[in-house]
Amino acid sequence: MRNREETYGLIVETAYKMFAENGFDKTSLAMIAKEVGISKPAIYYYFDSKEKLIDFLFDEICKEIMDQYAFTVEDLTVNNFEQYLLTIGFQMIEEQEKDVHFNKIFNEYILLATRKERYMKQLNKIQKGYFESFSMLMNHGVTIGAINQENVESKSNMLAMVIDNIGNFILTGLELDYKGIWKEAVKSVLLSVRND
Amino acid sequence: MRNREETYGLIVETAYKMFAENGFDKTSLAMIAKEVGISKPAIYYYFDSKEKLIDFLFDEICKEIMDQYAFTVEDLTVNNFEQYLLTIGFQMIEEQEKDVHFNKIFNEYILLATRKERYMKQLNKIQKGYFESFSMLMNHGVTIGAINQENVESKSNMLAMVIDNIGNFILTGLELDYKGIWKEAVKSVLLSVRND
DNA sequence: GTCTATATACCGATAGAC
DNA sequence: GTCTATCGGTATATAGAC
Repeated sequence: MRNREETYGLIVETAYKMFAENGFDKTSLAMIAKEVGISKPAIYYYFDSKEKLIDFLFDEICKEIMDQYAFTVEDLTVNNFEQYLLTIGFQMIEEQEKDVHFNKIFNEYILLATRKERYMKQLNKIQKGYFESFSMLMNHGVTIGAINQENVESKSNMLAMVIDNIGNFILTGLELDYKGIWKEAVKSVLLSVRND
Repeated sequence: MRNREETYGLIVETAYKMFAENGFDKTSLAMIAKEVGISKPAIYYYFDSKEKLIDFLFDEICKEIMDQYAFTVEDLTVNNFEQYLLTIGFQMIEEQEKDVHFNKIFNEYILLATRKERYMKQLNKIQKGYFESFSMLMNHGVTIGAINQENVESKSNMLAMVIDNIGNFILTGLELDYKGIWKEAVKSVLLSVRND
């Protein structure tokens, strides 16, 4: 027998995995209940509806993401700035290669967001935070003289888009030299010299 | 009254729109039939099953995509190479801003592909073609002296990833200076000079 | 808390008349 | 070609016993 917290946690964990694997619509509460080892109505003791369960997981995932991109700007100098950019990119790539579930379910939520305003608002907040984190990092790079200050915002956005999209292609199993791409993106930005 | 071709075309067109708007699972054949102005069984005269209809639309979309990135390499010189890169990027951005349906349904198919091998194979073929098109273009840029030949492949992949991901962010309604980002990406790649 | 049993609704798909 | 009627299956959700 399990206690309340254990069952609750197991439902959440199992729902997360199964939603990621099969999608929301193709995962019924009966399937989740069977996997957890309880009956379908037992889920309703913990969650008012399937939608509420999906909502809850969305909020959990959002929190997790926002915790993730808290870059440390201190201790960065012109000497270690490039290496730091490379390292955080490599870390993101490795995490995405390890945890396929995360990317899959997050893409499900992106599509859901296009049809549900509450999700879209939250998603946009995350996206803005993501771009702003990169922006802060790059502006710090300007301050310490690691990057040319011209079009910092666009450079920053470009880097953010590259690393974000690597996750999408990993999802489709396409095997590219992602670390090489990231390396090139970082170097292109750091060393770019404008002549116009 | 409509003839066979007209009804067929209307089913395809309506299914495309409704699948993009609501997703495959949340769009029933009854909904499509009602929108077209026929009964549900009438759809079965044209398509054996809902799955076959979804399959058909996937193939149509794949064809459309593959037609799209047939870059013309001829007539490119060191003087107009950068402008050409900018132009094709701007065109892609404008198309994605115009046709939201396309991006939405394509993302649905990407998720479907992670669960259906036939889709994934086709998707990977498209992705490879996409990256190869960029690669051809960039290698031509090297030949005419518009780009440094170092890490051309990674530079090419980077550009492809930037322009591809712009579509994803447009889908979420996030308003960024996408053309500025693309401009910066192109210039970074063209003017990058390595010092190691 | 968890169960069995069930209400209600909708789905994809088919039969068969016209 | 298109219809009405319907089948079989499954979904979410609830009632009520333990």
